[in-house]
Amino acid sequence: MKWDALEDEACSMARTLAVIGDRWSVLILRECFLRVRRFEEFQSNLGITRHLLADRLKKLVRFGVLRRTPYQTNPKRHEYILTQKGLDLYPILMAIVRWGDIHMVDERGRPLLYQHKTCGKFFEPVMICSECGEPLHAKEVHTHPGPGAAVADPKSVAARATRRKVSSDAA
Amino acid sequence: MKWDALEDEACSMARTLAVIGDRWSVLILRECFLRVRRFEEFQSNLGITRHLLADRLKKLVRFGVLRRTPYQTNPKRHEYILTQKGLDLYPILMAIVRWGDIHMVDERGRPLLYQHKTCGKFFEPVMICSECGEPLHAKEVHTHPGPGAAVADPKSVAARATRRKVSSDAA
DNA sequence: AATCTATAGTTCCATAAAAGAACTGTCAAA
DNA sequence: TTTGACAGTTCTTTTATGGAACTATAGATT
Repeated sequence: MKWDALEDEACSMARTLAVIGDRWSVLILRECFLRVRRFEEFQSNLGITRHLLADRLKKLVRFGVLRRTPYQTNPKRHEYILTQKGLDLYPILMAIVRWGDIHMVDERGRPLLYQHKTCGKFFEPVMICSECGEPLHAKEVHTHPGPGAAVADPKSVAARATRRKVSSDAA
Repeated sequence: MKWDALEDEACSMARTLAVIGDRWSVLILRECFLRVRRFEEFQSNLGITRHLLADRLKKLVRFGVLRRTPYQTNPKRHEYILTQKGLDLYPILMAIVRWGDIHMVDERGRPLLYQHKTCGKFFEPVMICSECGEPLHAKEVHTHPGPGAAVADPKSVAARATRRKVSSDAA
């Protein structure tokens, strides 16, 4: 597959993966949320090759997830800062962390704990239904084609999801 | 980086990425949630090369996300089914879809809409704080090292998160 | 009996992407 | 004048992926 093609699929998952679907991008974003902003710091924290880092940063800027801003002239230096679009990736990263906290911890326990500033408590990130507030489970969701669905193509996700009721009784 | 090393990092995100951090795995899992279970169907839906598909399925089975179960003998045939560990990836996929629905839709609108069986309504997946129920935002979270933190290593995520209060004022 | 089809892979080779190291250019500070 | 920080780029080697063809098993078809 040419990975650029993902952008054009009628599937929000595929389109998102076009942005963050490679091994390094999510780790780079983790660093961004840790307030890392500069090339050298990304590089030394992650051990990514400089070539790839330059490439991925360009991609994230191109997609509007990061913004490249000068922080000094003479010589010109830029830093990479999360845009609102980038900040909105937070639930994805937290969902990834949460799964790791549950399924990939070793005997020593969780590497990090999270405290909610607004309520002061240590919490778990939970994904809920916006309408009834109940936690979401794969088997409790029906899927329907939306206005942007490519139902004409029987292989499109929308067409298949419709036929089979996405994840309604997976596994 | 040797990607196997991700498993051993004291970071739940890195550990999760060891499982689903490559381009194909998430798409394969999407298919699983669409009730795809067989090699040929994965292959023809995704256009992944057979070699890589075999490889990725093996990896997902090894990590306990999928289970390889015989559905006939003579000749032996197996299908790949989500385990509970695999079903628990649902919030990650929904978070990815949600971001794409907000930031990557074209003029035609969303490809898919989601209906919650238990309450009957079309919904958005929202990530909230388990303690106060409020939607989570990157800037409202403090991070603390947990029991499994590798604070001794100043480059570890835990050590850096502690110093800089993860994402507390990102961007 | 011979052929076709479905299924789940494996093998082989060409190409693309990533790793690893060294190099460039600009400027400030020692 | 030399060193060091910074943000890359260039180069070569290694690894991963794409694409196509091949294998194996067995039931169904001619």
